[in-house]
Amino acid sequence: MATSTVEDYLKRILLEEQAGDGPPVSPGRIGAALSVTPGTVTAMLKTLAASGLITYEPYSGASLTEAGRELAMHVLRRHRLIELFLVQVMGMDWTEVHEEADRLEHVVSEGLISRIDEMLGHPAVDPHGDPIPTVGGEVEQPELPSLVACATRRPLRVARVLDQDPSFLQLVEREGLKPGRPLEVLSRDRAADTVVIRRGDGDELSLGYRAASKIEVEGRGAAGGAG
Amino acid sequence: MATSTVEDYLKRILLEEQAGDGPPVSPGRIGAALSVTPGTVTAMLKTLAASGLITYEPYSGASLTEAGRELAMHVLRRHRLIELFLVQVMGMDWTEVHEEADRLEHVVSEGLISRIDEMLGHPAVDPHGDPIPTVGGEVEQPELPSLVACATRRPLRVARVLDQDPSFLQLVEREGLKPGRPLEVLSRDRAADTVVIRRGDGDELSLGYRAASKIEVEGRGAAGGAG
DNA sequence: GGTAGAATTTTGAGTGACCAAAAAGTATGG
DNA sequence: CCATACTTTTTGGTCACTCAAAATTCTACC
Repeated sequence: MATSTVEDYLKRILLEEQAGDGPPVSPGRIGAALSVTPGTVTAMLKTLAASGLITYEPYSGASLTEAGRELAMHVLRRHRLIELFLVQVMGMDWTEVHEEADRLEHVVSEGLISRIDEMLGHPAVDPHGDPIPTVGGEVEQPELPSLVACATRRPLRVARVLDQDPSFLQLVEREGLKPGRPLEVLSRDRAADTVVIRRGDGDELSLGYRAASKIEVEGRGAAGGAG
Repeated sequence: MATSTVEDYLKRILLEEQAGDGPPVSPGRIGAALSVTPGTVTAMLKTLAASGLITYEPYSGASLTEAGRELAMHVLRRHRLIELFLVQVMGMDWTEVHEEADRLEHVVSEGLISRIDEMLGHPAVDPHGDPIPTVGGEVEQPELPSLVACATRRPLRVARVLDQDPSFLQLVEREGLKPGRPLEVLSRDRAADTVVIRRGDGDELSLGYRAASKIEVEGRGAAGGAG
């Protein structure tokens, strides 16, 4: 059985593969995300490679093997189902659920996870709008535009928030930009580093590019979105 | 912060203090319960003593200090609340909930536990009838008689089942002896090693002393019991 | 009261995970 | 194309936890 640490590294590599420009994932990114020193990452990558969970090219980085990807997907599935469960069933604050899920994801049994999945009605996305991998270890990656890349002056809806930091999530909550909320991009000014949006209530709000790029949206036309 | 291993040792020592003849708890009992070798126990007892969580007398055993008892009580509280939660909210089988709780008890936050406690209505006992320690780390130890020590031919009710082994619990389930069920002891025969009881449905059943001693009962007169 | 057998402690060793600091490799700008 | 900065790897060491086997201590019985 994989240790919690191994699961953490694999999950991290998977997320970096998805977020960045694909594999290989550099030791630096992994170390920064997991708060461990460079030497520790190198050592761990070697043992992961020896276990056949990644391929590792020195001075380049890590790429998940099929076995590693499958394991990572299962961890990610558990994580996201747990997050949604904590919010929907336990009534916890969605801005604070991430840490709890980070610990629980390593210890909940397959049986408990499938009960949670059932109880939630086999949901497609977690409270941040992140897609939940299937039991088979597949996940849809919808390629949504962020607030800095989407069309302006079109009816949109927040689909996903790409940050787990509580203080950012609290801002999102406070400003009414949780997944599902309607909005519209009014204008952008690259030089001034601002994106101006109008929310459902008609209020206008200005965000910096850095923040705006972490909020992904989808059209609010025909297709129905996540509840 | 205490590691999972430390929490396991402390919980074990607490349970042995409660079940056996009080402190000190011998290394042998601890090692058997945790499935580790004698040398490992000795080493761990020394480090627990160095941390001020137990007092340790060589060739005698371990006794919890106030700090150790408090920590152990919190672990036990988490364990039992989680067991009840898994049965009542998640609909899991009470005979199989122990292992899951043994892992979860080390990672759930205080916040989540208090939500669970609230959701369950601040319950007094878990599915096995084991009392749940309070937030303050106190627990009532009611001193109930088992089927081998209680009065015969009196209306009784199962109050507690002192074994977490799934196969024993399945027997208990199958024979209708879960906590709360009514019964009556008809006779005992020490030589034949049998205890004959009559259940609520009128059926008679014979148990060995070993099994009978693991089922604790309370009177079924005036006082109301656990649901 | 001495001795066999059981329990406990000691000793030596290994694994997994980590860090700090030195060494080596890679990338970039002039 | 070379020096400097950055990244990565190597090296040496620590800590928590564990085991096997040898040495020690305790217990109980004769």
